[in-house]
Amino acid sequence: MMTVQAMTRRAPGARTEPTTLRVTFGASSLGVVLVARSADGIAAVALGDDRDTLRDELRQRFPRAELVESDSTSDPLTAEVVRCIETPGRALDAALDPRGSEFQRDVWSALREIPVGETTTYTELAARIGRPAAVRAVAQACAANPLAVLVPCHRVVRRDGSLSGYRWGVERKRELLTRESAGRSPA
DNA sequence: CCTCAGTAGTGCC
DNA sequence: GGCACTACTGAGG
Repeated sequence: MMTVQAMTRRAPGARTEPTTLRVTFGASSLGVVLVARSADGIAAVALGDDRDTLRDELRQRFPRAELVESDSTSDPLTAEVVRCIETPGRALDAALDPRGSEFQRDVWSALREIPVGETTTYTELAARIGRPAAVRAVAQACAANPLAVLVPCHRVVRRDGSLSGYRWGVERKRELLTRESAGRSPA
């Protein structure tokens, strides 16, 4: 039977919480950008090659969510997210709603402290959040980052300096890092 | 070069 | 409650 404990979850389950997400798309130099907004802020930003795939992936991530597509062409926030993607270090003045476990949110918030133009490693990041042995779990949390670019998981590399993975394509990760280390957007 | 064990959070059964 | 996943790492073959 249903108990109060059963309702109490440590994670605001991105996976199980029913919610409504307003979805818009933008075009960037890194491909199509999907922006999904909840009532509380931006819940997802994703990069991809086409809208259909991005929409499917969003549905997988939020199986219980109702997706409402709205007009993207004149949406100021979508345009602003695209500008953030194009301009290294540009700050976004908007509420974020990154849904995940406490552990994941710890990792994501640590990610936001990595300065533009710098990188860190999974090991360092694990130490930073006080869980030095959870290196692999930290990597998994990075992989679960719902907010592409806004939460700069692309600044995490392997200890040997190589790029391990990027949910939206290692090529995009490489490109983001190149731009950021150059200190400015491509001419 | 490649494989393997250690390790810890998450998702699906 | 279990079990098999990893965007990891360092050690060994």
